[in-house]
Amino acid sequence: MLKHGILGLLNYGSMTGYDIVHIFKKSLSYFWQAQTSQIYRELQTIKKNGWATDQTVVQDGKPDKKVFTITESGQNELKRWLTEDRVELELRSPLMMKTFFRGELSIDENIEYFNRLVKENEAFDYKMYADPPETEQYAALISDPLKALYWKMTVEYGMMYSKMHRQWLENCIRQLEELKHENSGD
Amino acid sequence: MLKHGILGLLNYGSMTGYDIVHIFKKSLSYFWQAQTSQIYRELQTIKKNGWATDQTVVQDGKPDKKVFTITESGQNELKRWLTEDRVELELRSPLMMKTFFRGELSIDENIEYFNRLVKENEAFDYKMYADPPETEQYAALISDPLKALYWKMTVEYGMMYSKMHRQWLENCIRQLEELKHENSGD
DNA sequence: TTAATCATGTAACACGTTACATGATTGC
DNA sequence: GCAATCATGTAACGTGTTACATGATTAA
Repeated sequence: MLKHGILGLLNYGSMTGYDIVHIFKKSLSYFWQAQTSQIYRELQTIKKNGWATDQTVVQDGKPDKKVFTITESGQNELKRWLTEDRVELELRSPLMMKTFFRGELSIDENIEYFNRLVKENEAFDYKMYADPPETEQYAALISDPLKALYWKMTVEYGMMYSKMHRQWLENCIRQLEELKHENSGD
Repeated sequence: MLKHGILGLLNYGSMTGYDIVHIFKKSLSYFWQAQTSQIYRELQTIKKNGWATDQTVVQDGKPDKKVFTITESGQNELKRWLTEDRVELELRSPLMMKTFFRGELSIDENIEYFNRLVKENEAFDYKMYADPPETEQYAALISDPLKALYWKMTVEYGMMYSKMHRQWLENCIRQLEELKHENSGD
Protein backbone atom coordinates (compact mmCIF):
# COMPACT_ATOMS: atom_id res chain seq x y z
CA MET A 1 0.00 0.00 0.00
CA LEU A 2 2.72 2.45 1.03
CA LYS A 3 4.70 1.50 -2.08
CA HIS A 4 1.79 2.63 -4.24
CA GLY A 5 1.29 5.79 -2.25
CA ILE A 6 4.92 6.69 -2.88
CA LEU A 7 4.52 5.81 -6.53
CA GLY A 8 1.50 8.12 -6.71
CA LEU A 9 3.54 11.00 -5.31
CA LEU A 10 6.44 10.33 -7.67
CA ASN A 11 3.92 10.51 -10.46
CA TYR A 12 3.27 14.17 -9.62
CA GLY A 13 6.97 14.84 -10.18
CA SER A 14 10.48 13.67 -9.26
CA MET A 15 11.35 13.99 -5.62
CA THR A 16 13.58 12.76 -2.79
CA GLY A 17 12.76 10.49 0.13
CA TYR A 18 12.89 13.54 2.33
CA ASP A 19 10.24 15.31 0.23
CA ILE A 20 8.01 12.25 0.37
CA VAL A 21 8.28 12.06 4.15
CA HIS A 22 7.10 15.66 4.39
CA ILE A 23 4.26 15.34 1.92
CA PHE A 24 3.06 12.32 3.87
CA LYS A 25 3.04 14.33 7.07
CA LYS A 26 1.26 17.29 5.50
CA SER A 27 -1.25 15.64 3.22
CA LEU A 28 -1.69 11.94 3.85
CA SER A 29 -1.44 11.68 7.62
CA TYR A 30 -5.25 12.00 7.81
CA PHE A 31 -5.45 8.37 6.84
CA TRP A 32 -1.94 6.95 6.76
CA GLN A 33 1.10 7.27 8.99
CA ALA A 34 4.44 6.32 7.51
CA GLN A 35 7.78 6.06 9.25
CA THR A 36 10.80 7.70 7.65
CA SER A 37 12.70 4.45 7.77
CA GLN A 38 9.94 2.63 5.98
CA ILE A 39 9.73 5.21 3.22
CA TYR A 40 13.44 4.90 2.51
CA ARG A 41 13.14 1.12 2.47
CA GLU A 42 10.17 1.14 0.12
CA LEU A 43 12.07 3.48 -2.20
CA GLN A 44 14.75 0.81 -2.50
CA THR A 45 12.13 -1.77 -3.41
CA ILE A 46 10.52 0.59 -5.92
CA LYS A 47 13.90 1.09 -7.56
CA LYS A 48 14.61 -2.65 -7.52
CA ASN A 49 11.26 -3.28 -9.21
CA GLY A 50 12.19 -0.84 -11.94
CA TRP A 51 9.31 1.49 -11.03
CA ALA A 52 11.64 4.45 -10.52
CA THR A 53 15.24 5.50 -11.16
CA ASP A 54 17.34 7.65 -8.87
CA GLN A 55 19.95 10.29 -9.44
CA THR A 56 22.27 11.76 -6.82
CA VAL A 57 22.36 15.53 -6.77
CA VAL A 58 25.32 17.25 -5.06
CA GLN A 59 24.36 20.45 -3.26
CA ASP A 60 26.50 23.03 -1.49
CA GLY A 61 25.77 23.94 2.08
CA LYS A 62 23.35 21.00 2.16
CA PRO A 63 23.84 17.24 2.11
CA ASP A 64 23.68 15.39 -1.18
CA LYS A 65 20.25 14.20 -2.18
CA LYS A 66 18.79 11.38 -4.23
CA VAL A 67 16.07 12.38 -6.62
CA PHE A 68 13.68 9.60 -7.66
CA THR A 69 11.87 9.65 -10.98
CA ILE A 70 8.99 7.34 -11.89
CA THR A 71 9.46 5.11 -14.96
CA GLU A 72 6.88 4.00 -17.47
CA SER A 73 6.76 0.66 -15.73
CA GLY A 74 6.07 2.50 -12.47
CA GLN A 75 3.21 4.41 -14.07
CA ASN A 76 1.74 1.17 -15.35
CA GLU A 77 1.96 -0.32 -11.89
CA LEU A 78 0.23 2.74 -10.43
CA LYS A 79 -2.61 2.37 -12.91
CA ARG A 80 -2.84 -1.38 -12.30
CA TRP A 81 -3.17 -0.75 -8.59
CA LEU A 82 -5.84 1.92 -9.05
CA THR A 83 -7.96 -0.24 -11.31
CA GLU A 84 -7.56 -3.66 -9.69
CA ASP A 85 -10.72 -4.62 -7.94
CA ARG A 86 -10.54 -5.60 -4.37
CA VAL A 87 -12.84 -4.92 -1.49
CA GLU A 88 -11.27 -2.34 0.75
CA LEU A 89 -14.07 -1.99 3.22
CA GLU A 90 -12.59 -4.03 6.03
CA LEU A 91 -12.04 -2.28 9.27
CA ARG A 92 -9.16 -3.13 11.60
CA SER A 93 -9.52 -1.23 14.81
CA PRO A 94 -7.21 -1.62 17.82
CA LEU A 95 -9.63 0.56 19.73
CA MET A 96 -12.48 -1.91 19.20
CA MET A 97 -10.22 -4.78 20.24
CA LYS A 98 -9.69 -3.07 23.56
CA THR A 99 -13.32 -2.06 23.89
CA PHE A 100 -14.45 -5.65 23.41
CA PHE A 101 -12.58 -6.71 26.53
CA ARG A 102 -13.14 -3.69 28.76
CA GLY A 103 -15.65 -5.65 30.85
CA GLU A 104 -12.57 -6.73 32.81
CA LEU A 105 -12.45 -3.23 34.29
CA SER A 106 -14.98 -1.30 36.39
CA ILE A 107 -17.69 0.94 34.95
CA ASP A 108 -16.07 3.99 36.50
CA GLU A 109 -12.70 3.17 35.01
CA ASN A 110 -14.33 2.82 31.62
CA ILE A 111 -16.29 6.06 31.85
CA GLU A 112 -13.03 7.77 32.68
CA TYR A 113 -11.34 6.01 29.77
CA PHE A 114 -13.96 7.06 27.24
CA ASN A 115 -13.89 10.61 28.55
CA ARG A 116 -10.17 10.69 28.02
CA LEU A 117 -10.71 9.53 24.45
CA VAL A 118 -13.20 12.35 23.90
CA LYS A 119 -10.49 14.79 24.93
CA GLU A 120 -7.95 13.13 22.66
CA ASN A 121 -10.45 13.22 19.86
CA GLU A 122 -10.91 16.94 20.35
CA ALA A 123 -7.17 17.52 20.36
CA PHE A 124 -6.81 15.44 17.20
CA ASP A 125 -9.61 17.34 15.50
CA TYR A 126 -8.05 20.61 16.45
CA LYS A 127 -4.64 19.59 15.13
CA MET A 128 -5.98 18.12 11.93
CA TYR A 129 -9.10 19.96 10.95
CA ALA A 130 -9.19 23.31 12.75
CA ASP A 131 -7.72 24.81 9.65
CA PRO A 132 -8.51 22.45 6.77
CA PRO A 133 -6.64 23.05 3.53
CA GLU A 134 -8.22 25.54 1.16
CA THR A 135 -8.65 24.97 -2.52
CA GLU A 136 -5.52 27.02 -3.19
CA GLN A 137 -3.45 24.85 -0.92
CA TYR A 138 -4.63 21.70 -2.66
CA ALA A 139 -3.69 23.31 -5.92
CA ALA A 140 -0.24 24.24 -4.60
CA LEU A 141 0.74 20.60 -4.32
CA ILE A 142 -1.28 19.32 -7.22
CA SER A 143 -1.53 21.68 -10.17
CA ASP A 144 -4.58 19.90 -11.56
CA PRO A 145 -7.76 21.09 -9.74
CA LEU A 146 -9.50 17.88 -10.73
CA LYS A 147 -6.86 15.86 -8.93
CA ALA A 148 -7.17 18.12 -5.91
CA LEU A 149 -10.81 17.11 -5.59
CA TYR A 150 -9.79 13.59 -4.60
CA TRP A 151 -7.47 14.98 -1.97
CA LYS A 152 -10.39 16.98 -0.61
CA MET A 153 -12.47 13.80 -0.46
CA THR A 154 -9.91 12.15 1.77
CA VAL A 155 -9.94 15.13 4.10
CA GLU A 156 -13.73 14.97 4.24
CA TYR A 157 -13.50 11.31 5.12
CA GLY A 158 -11.14 12.12 7.97
CA MET A 159 -13.54 14.71 9.32
CA MET A 160 -16.56 12.43 9.05
CA TYR A 161 -14.65 9.64 10.71
CA SER A 162 -13.64 11.85 13.57
CA LYS A 163 -17.21 13.06 14.07
CA MET A 164 -18.58 9.53 14.02
CA HIS A 165 -15.97 8.57 16.52
CA ARG A 166 -17.03 11.32 18.83
CA GLN A 167 -20.67 10.24 18.61
CA TRP A 168 -19.76 6.66 19.37
CA LEU A 169 -17.75 7.70 22.42
CA GLU A 170 -20.60 9.82 23.75
CA ASN A 171 -23.02 6.97 23.18
CA CYS A 172 -20.78 4.60 25.15
CA ILE A 173 -20.49 7.05 28.02
CA ARG A 174 -24.25 7.52 28.07
CA GLN A 175 -24.86 3.77 28.24
CA LEU A 176 -22.38 3.35 31.05
CA GLU A 177 -23.84 6.28 33.01
CA GLU A 178 -27.33 4.79 32.67
CA LEU A 179 -26.14 1.43 33.89
CA LYS A 180 -24.46 3.06 36.85
CA HIS A 181 -27.61 4.87 37.90
CA GLU A 182 -29.77 1.78 37.41
CA ASN A 183 -27.48 -0.18 39.69
CA SER A 184 -27.38 2.50 42.34
CA GLY A 185 -31.22 2.68 42.25
CA ASP A 186 -31.61 -1.04 43.12
CA MET B 1 -2.91 -6.60 19.22
CA LEU B 2 -4.09 -10.04 18.09
CA LYS B 3 -2.07 -11.59 20.94
CA HIS B 4 -4.11 -9.58 23.42
CA GLY B 5 -7.37 -10.36 21.69
CA ILE B 6 -6.60 -14.05 22.02
CA LEU B 7 -5.61 -13.53 25.64
CA GLY B 8 -8.96 -11.82 26.24
CA LEU B 9 -10.82 -14.79 24.83
CA LEU B 10 -8.77 -17.27 26.86
CA ASN B 11 -9.72 -15.23 29.89
CA TYR B 12 -13.37 -16.18 29.31
CA GLY B 13 -12.37 -19.81 29.59
CA SER B 14 -9.91 -22.41 28.29
CA MET B 15 -10.17 -23.14 24.61
CA THR B 16 -8.40 -24.46 21.51
CA GLY B 17 -6.99 -22.55 18.55
CA TYR B 18 -9.88 -23.88 16.55
CA ASP B 19 -12.39 -22.37 18.99
CA ILE B 20 -10.60 -19.05 18.86
CA VAL B 21 -10.68 -18.98 15.06
CA HIS B 22 -14.44 -19.46 15.17
CA ILE B 23 -15.11 -16.89 17.86
CA PHE B 24 -13.09 -14.40 15.85
CA LYS B 25 -15.23 -15.06 12.81
CA LYS B 26 -18.47 -14.82 14.73
CA SER B 27 -17.85 -11.97 17.11
CA LEU B 28 -14.75 -9.94 16.31
CA SER B 29 -14.80 -9.86 12.52
CA TYR B 30 -16.73 -6.57 12.73
CA PHE B 31 -13.44 -4.88 13.44
CA TRP B 32 -10.64 -7.43 13.10
CA GLN B 33 -9.86 -10.18 10.63
CA ALA B 34 -7.45 -12.87 11.74
CA GLN B 35 -5.96 -15.67 9.68
CA THR B 36 -6.02 -19.18 11.09
CA SER B 37 -2.29 -19.48 10.60
CA GLN B 38 -1.65 -16.31 12.53
CA ILE B 39 -3.80 -17.39 15.43
CA TYR B 40 -1.88 -20.65 15.77
CA ARG B 41 1.40 -18.76 15.60
CA GLU B 42 0.35 -16.22 18.22
CA LEU B 43 -0.73 -19.07 20.49
CA GLN B 44 2.85 -20.36 20.38
CA THR B 45 4.14 -16.94 21.39
CA ILE B 46 1.57 -16.66 24.15
CA LYS B 47 2.72 -20.01 25.50
CA LYS B 48 6.38 -19.04 25.17
CA ASN B 49 5.68 -15.85 27.12
CA GLY B 50 4.13 -17.91 29.90
CA TRP B 51 0.74 -16.27 29.40
CA ALA B 52 -1.00 -19.60 28.87
CA THR B 53 -0.37 -23.32 29.24
CA ASP B 54 -1.62 -26.00 26.89
CA GLN B 55 -2.84 -29.54 27.36
CA THR B 56 -3.41 -32.09 24.66
CA VAL B 57 -6.78 -33.81 24.83
CA VAL B 58 -7.23 -37.08 22.97
CA GLN B 59 -10.69 -37.51 21.47
CA ASP B 60 -12.26 -40.42 19.69
CA GLY B 61 -13.75 -39.96 16.27
CA LYS B 62 -12.14 -36.52 16.21
CA PRO B 63 -8.54 -35.33 15.96
CA ASP B 64 -6.61 -34.59 19.13
CA LYS B 65 -6.92 -31.05 20.37
CA LYS B 66 -4.80 -28.64 22.38
CA VAL B 67 -6.62 -26.76 25.07
CA PHE B 68 -5.04 -23.47 26.14
CA THR B 69 -5.53 -22.06 29.63
CA ILE B 70 -4.60 -18.52 30.64
CA THR B 71 -2.08 -18.18 33.51
CA GLU B 72 -1.93 -15.52 36.19
CA SER B 73 0.85 -13.88 34.25
CA GLY B 74 -1.42 -13.84 31.19
CA GLN B 75 -4.19 -12.20 33.18
CA ASN B 76 -1.77 -9.56 34.39
CA GLU B 77 -0.67 -8.91 30.84
CA LEU B 78 -4.29 -8.57 29.74
CA LYS B 79 -4.91 -6.01 32.45
CA ARG B 80 -1.71 -4.16 31.64
CA TRP B 81 -2.75 -3.92 28.01
CA LEU B 82 -6.25 -2.69 28.89
CA THR B 83 -4.98 0.02 31.20
CA GLU B 84 -1.88 1.20 29.35
CA ASP B 85 -2.50 4.57 27.86
CA ARG B 86 -1.89 5.04 24.21
CA VAL B 87 -3.76 6.99 21.63
CA GLU B 88 -5.63 4.59 19.39
CA LEU B 89 -7.38 7.11 17.21
CA GLU B 90 -5.16 6.78 14.17
CA LEU B 91 -6.79 5.74 10.99
CA ARG B 92 -5.05 3.67 8.35
CA SER B 93 -7.21 3.38 5.32
CA PRO B 94 -6.18 1.66 2.09
CA LEU B 95 -9.36 3.04 0.55
CA MET B 96 -8.25 6.62 1.20
CA MET B 97 -4.82 5.88 -0.21
CA LYS B 98 -6.46 4.88 -3.46
CA THR B 99 -8.93 7.74 -3.37
CA PHE B 100 -6.11 10.25 -3.01
CA PHE B 101 -4.67 9.21 -6.35
CA ARG B 102 -7.84 8.57 -8.32
CA GLY B 103 -7.31 11.79 -10.30
CA GLU B 104 -5.23 9.60 -12.62
CA LEU B 105 -8.47 8.09 -13.88
CA SER B 106 -11.47 9.66 -15.62
CA ILE B 107 -14.49 11.05 -13.79
CA ASP B 108 -16.72 8.38 -15.30
CA GLU B 109 -14.41 5.60 -14.20
CA ASN B 110 -14.48 7.03 -10.70
CA ILE B 111 -18.25 7.41 -10.55
CA GLU B 112 -18.49 3.78 -11.57
CA TYR B 113 -15.93 2.83 -8.95
CA PHE B 114 -17.74 4.59 -6.12
CA ASN B 115 -21.04 3.09 -7.22
CA ARG B 116 -19.48 -0.33 -7.05
CA LEU B 117 -18.33 0.44 -3.51
CA VAL B 118 -21.87 1.44 -2.55
CA LYS B 119 -23.03 -1.99 -3.67
CA GLU B 120 -20.25 -3.69 -1.77
CA ASN B 121 -21.11 -1.64 1.26
CA GLU B 122 -24.71 -2.80 1.04
CA ALA B 123 -23.65 -6.42 0.72
CA PHE B 124 -21.32 -6.03 3.68
CA ASP B 125 -24.05 -4.42 5.77
CA TYR B 126 -26.42 -7.17 4.88
CA LYS B 127 -23.95 -9.89 5.81
CA MET B 128 -22.88 -8.24 9.03
CA TYR B 129 -25.75 -6.28 10.42
CA ALA B 130 -28.98 -7.55 8.86
CA ASP B 131 -29.41 -9.71 11.88
CA PRO B 132 -27.34 -8.13 14.64
CA PRO B 133 -26.79 -10.26 17.74
CA GLU B 134 -29.49 -10.05 20.40
CA THR B 135 -28.83 -9.64 24.06
CA GLU B 136 -29.30 -13.38 24.56
CA GLN B 137 -26.66 -14.16 21.98
CA TYR B 138 -24.19 -11.86 23.62
CA ALA B 139 -24.95 -13.61 26.89
CA ALA B 140 -24.44 -17.03 25.30
CA LEU B 141 -20.77 -16.33 24.69
CA ILE B 142 -20.19 -14.12 27.68
CA SER B 143 -22.11 -15.08 30.77
CA ASP B 144 -21.69 -11.67 32.34
CA PRO B 145 -24.26 -9.19 30.91
CA LEU B 146 -22.00 -6.31 31.86
CA LYS B 147 -19.25 -7.73 29.69
CA ALA B 148 -21.71 -8.23 26.86
CA LEU B 149 -22.36 -4.49 26.81
CA TYR B 150 -18.86 -3.86 25.53
CA TRP B 151 -19.39 -6.38 22.78
CA LYS B 152 -22.54 -4.52 21.83
CA MET B 153 -20.57 -1.29 21.70
CA THR B 154 -18.19 -2.76 19.14
CA VAL B 155 -21.13 -3.87 16.99
CA GLU B 156 -22.59 -0.38 17.20
CA TYR B 157 -19.27 1.03 16.09
CA GLY B 158 -19.27 -1.25 13.08
CA MET B 159 -22.76 -0.13 12.12
CA MET B 160 -21.94 3.55 12.54
CA TYR B 161 -18.78 3.13 10.54
CA SER B 162 -20.62 1.44 7.73
CA LYS B 163 -23.26 4.17 7.64
CA MET B 164 -20.67 6.93 7.59
CA HIS B 165 -18.95 5.12 4.81
CA ARG B 166 -22.09 5.03 2.80
CA GLN B 167 -22.62 8.76 3.29
CA TRP B 168 -19.08 9.52 2.24
CA LEU B 169 -19.45 7.45 -0.93
CA GLU B 170 -22.69 9.20 -1.84
CA ASN B 171 -21.08 12.56 -1.22
CA CYS B 172 -18.19 11.67 -3.53
CA ILE B 173 -20.56 10.54 -6.26
CA ARG B 174 -22.56 13.75 -5.92
CA GLN B 175 -19.44 15.89 -6.25
CA LEU B 176 -18.30 14.02 -9.33
CA GLU B 177 -21.73 14.21 -10.96
CA GLU B 178 -21.82 17.96 -10.36
CA LEU B 179 -18.40 18.40 -11.89
CA LYS B 180 -19.45 16.37 -14.88
CA HIS B 181 -22.51 18.51 -15.50
CA GLU B 182 -20.58 21.74 -15.01
CA ASN B 183 -18.07 20.66 -17.61
CA SER B 184 -20.72 19.60 -20.08
CA GLY B 185 -22.44 22.96 -19.60
CA ASP B 186 -19.33 24.98 -20.65
C1' DT C 1 -19.50 -39.61 -3.19
C1' DT C 2 -18.96 -35.19 -1.90
C1' DA C 3 -18.91 -31.42 1.15
C1' DA C 4 -18.62 -29.84 5.76
C1' DT C 5 -16.70 -30.08 10.27
C1' DC C 6 -13.01 -30.97 13.33
C1' DA C 7 -8.13 -29.88 14.24
C1' DT C 8 -3.44 -28.84 13.63
C1' DG C 9 0.10 -26.31 11.68
C1' DT C 10 4.82 -24.65 8.42
C1' DA C 11 7.28 -21.59 5.19
C1' DA C 12 8.04 -17.63 2.84
C1' DC C 13 7.11 -13.22 2.14
C1' DA C 14 5.24 -8.46 2.87
C1' DC C 15 4.60 -4.68 5.65
C1' DG C 16 5.00 -1.77 9.88
C1' DT C 17 7.56 -0.20 14.25
C1' DT C 18 11.36 1.11 17.22
C1' DA C 19 15.77 2.34 18.18
C1' DC C 20 19.87 3.97 16.58
C1' DA C 21 23.46 6.56 13.58
C1' DT C 22 25.60 10.65 11.18
C1' DG C 23 26.68 15.44 10.30
C1' DA C 24 26.64 20.10 8.09
C1' DT C 25 24.16 24.63 7.97
C1' DT C 26 21.06 28.20 9.42
C1' DG C 27 18.35 31.18 12.41
C1' DC C 28 17.28 32.75 17.21
C1' DG D 1 25.10 27.81 22.32
C1' DC D 2 20.89 25.36 20.93
C1' DA D 3 17.22 23.91 18.14
C1' DA D 4 15.54 23.26 13.65
C1' DT D 5 16.16 21.99 8.95
C1' DC D 6 18.24 19.24 5.45
C1' DA D 7 19.24 14.45 4.12
C1' DT D 8 20.39 9.71 4.31
C1' DG D 9 19.77 5.33 6.08
C1' DT D 10 20.59 0.18 8.96
C1' DA D 11 19.20 -3.53 12.14
C1' DA D 12 16.19 -6.03 14.68
C1' DC D 13 11.90 -7.14 15.71
C1' DG D 14 6.81 -7.62 15.39
C1' DT D 15 2.70 -8.36 12.82
C1' DG D 16 -0.18 -9.72 8.87
C1' DT D 17 -0.83 -12.42 4.35
C1' DT D 18 -0.66 -16.23 1.15
C1' DA D 19 0.02 -20.68 -0.15
C1' DC D 20 0.40 -25.17 1.16
C1' DA D 21 -0.14 -29.70 3.94
C1' DT D 22 -2.67 -33.54 6.40
C1' DG D 23 -6.43 -36.60 7.47
C1' DA D 24 -10.39 -38.70 10.02
C1' DT D 25 -15.55 -38.50 10.68
C1' DT D 26 -20.24 -37.33 9.65
C1' DA D 27 -24.40 -35.88 7.27
C1' DA D 28 -26.84 -35.10 2.77
